Amino acid sequence: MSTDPRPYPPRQREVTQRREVDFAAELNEKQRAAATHGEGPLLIVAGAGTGKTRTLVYRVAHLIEQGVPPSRILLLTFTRRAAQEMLARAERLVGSTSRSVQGGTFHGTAHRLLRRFGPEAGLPGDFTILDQGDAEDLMQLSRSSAGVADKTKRFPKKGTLHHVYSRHVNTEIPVGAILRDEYAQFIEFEDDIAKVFADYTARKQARNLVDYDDLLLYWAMLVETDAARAIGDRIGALYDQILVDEYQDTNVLQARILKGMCRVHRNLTVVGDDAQSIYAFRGATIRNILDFPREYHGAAVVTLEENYRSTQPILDATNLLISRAEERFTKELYTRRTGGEKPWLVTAQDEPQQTRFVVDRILELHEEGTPLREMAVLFRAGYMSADLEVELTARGIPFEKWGGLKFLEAAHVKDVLAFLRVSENPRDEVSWYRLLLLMPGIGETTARNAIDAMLARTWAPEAFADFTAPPRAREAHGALVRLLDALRAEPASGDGSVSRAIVRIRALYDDILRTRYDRVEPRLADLDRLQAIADGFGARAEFLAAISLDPPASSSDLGFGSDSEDDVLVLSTAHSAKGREWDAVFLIWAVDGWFPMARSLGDDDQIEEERRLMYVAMTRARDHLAVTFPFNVYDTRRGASYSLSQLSRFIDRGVARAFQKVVLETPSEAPITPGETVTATVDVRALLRARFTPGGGAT
DNA sequence: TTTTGAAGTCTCTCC
DNA sequence: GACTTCAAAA
Repeated sequence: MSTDPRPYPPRQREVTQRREVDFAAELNEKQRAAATHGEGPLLIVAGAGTGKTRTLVYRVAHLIEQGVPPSRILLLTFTRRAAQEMLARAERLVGSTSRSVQGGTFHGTAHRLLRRFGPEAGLPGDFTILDQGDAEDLMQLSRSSAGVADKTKRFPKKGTLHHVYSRHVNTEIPVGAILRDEYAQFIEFEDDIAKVFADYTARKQARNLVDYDDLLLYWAMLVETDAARAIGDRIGALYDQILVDEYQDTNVLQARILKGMCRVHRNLTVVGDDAQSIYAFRGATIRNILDFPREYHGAAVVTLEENYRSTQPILDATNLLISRAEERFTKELYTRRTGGEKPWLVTAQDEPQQTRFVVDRILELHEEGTPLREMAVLFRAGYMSADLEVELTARGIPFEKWGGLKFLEAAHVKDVLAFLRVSENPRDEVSWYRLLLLMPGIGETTARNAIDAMLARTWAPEAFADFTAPPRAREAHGALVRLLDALRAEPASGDGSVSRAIVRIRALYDDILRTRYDRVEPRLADLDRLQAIADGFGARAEFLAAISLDPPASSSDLGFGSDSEDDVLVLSTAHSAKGREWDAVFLIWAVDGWFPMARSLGDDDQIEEERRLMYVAMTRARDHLAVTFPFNVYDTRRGASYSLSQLSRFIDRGVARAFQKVVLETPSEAPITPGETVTATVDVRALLRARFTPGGGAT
């Protein structure tokens, strides 16, 4: 794929030859029907592990064989990594010609199209992309300038405002209705909130800023409004075939985009599984996939039900789990992989014991020949793996973590990026504000004044240098002017230019970091990593866009330390595990209130989404699945005490019957005191053999 | 006006 | 535990 600086798996440089693809021999009947479908809309309903990716890959191969130029095929996936993998597999089928297939996420594709067609539609081509944190910061500016935040009453915070705004854009639900549903306490502020949103929108336009939602919104407008019809037709004419993966996780805006993209032809293939819809919190709606046959008349529908991934006992458990779901397409997955043992349901006494069990069992499987990279530990939220990470580090087991907080979201990394961003877009108010506040002697007022002064001069490059800073800010102002001048003198593209710019920034910034933050060393290391990433990019604008649209999800994505050949264990949130599979999967913290999370308990739809999420997590397993839950939870939030926990409500008596019970009865050693390194290793393996109760009944 | 420290709040999932 | 808000000191 042409857009990617760091492919996964490693790019094959040599030109590969096409071979004759034998669709009949390599696919089952349903898969073949889907892969070789002719013209017109196609819906593939594909249960977990039914060869969805395989089918899509073969469909791409088929289209190319049929003479569709690869560059006129658009493959939209949920992550860039997914697109890369599929295209790498397609290449093995039809040769290197498939490299020119266009692939990526909706947002990434929107970005590409907007850079190219935006200027004709009134959007300057050099816009800056706001990530979620930036968007919230800008919302904060709108919030304070609109003068609506009454001191006496609680007005929604920037994060809440942004959530409501984003939800409105992605779902097209009126703001008032969103407030009623989710934030009844803020209904009285509806008018003021509308004012803030108006300011936010105007501010983005005036500052040449584009948030994630705008990427989709502008794309939709380009392909469907009358004024842009000429451009819309040209964009639509770019592709002959459009394929969309994970369709159950698209929202109405994305459905509109696809509709517009298919104006000239109706060659749209969508693949999804309603049972795996887990992004409603982001505006995704299951209606897209359910209504597809009505929306696209004459659409062919193919359902894939034969599971090739998991053993029958694992499938029995997951089928039971999802059978409790409220609303779903009924499909019963089956497999010919009849062997294998029942999945384990492991009760640990407390978190340390859960951790030790997982690590010991992983080592045991490893000794038996399962590579670390064929195993994964999954959990509901990023922070839940903290204890496990400490233990893995102490035992010298290599791992990489997917999902959760990414280092690009860390304050100090965003600080450095702010300098680059004002160099790229002098109107980037969010970044100006951020970096001005960093400087000693400059606070909110001075920052505001400086920005207003630049605004009055229509953001002329010298405007900041001409700004008269108050005495206590003179020194900081002077240093900043010199740095920005130096950055401006540096070319914005060319080998190593971005990295050199970061070196300059750090000459000023590292000292600021040392005084402002604690735990300085790991933060400086993060900046080294940032520099290493920047080395892979030739142009500043390209670098800034790439890290907003496709932030590295793991240390291996950063291109150092480990490469993809390394044998490393994967720790992942359930969300980030979507679309992946492993020989052995451990799902930890199956505690009610943790999975499902307590927050979702008040809302039936949210509970259902949590259930599907657990389904996604468990269906990642091929041969071994262990679900663990600690019985006593040490709660630091409320008075630091132990409290009893309950098994996740999703594993009711019936579901539990599909598991074999393992109860770890030996209490863990004395509670771990802060600062103490965890090195203790209990022989859980011996314990397991002793305690093991095959085929046990309900809890 | 800025900085700093303390009390208070909210705790997620991701492009 | 990290971030926001608020109050007091510099």
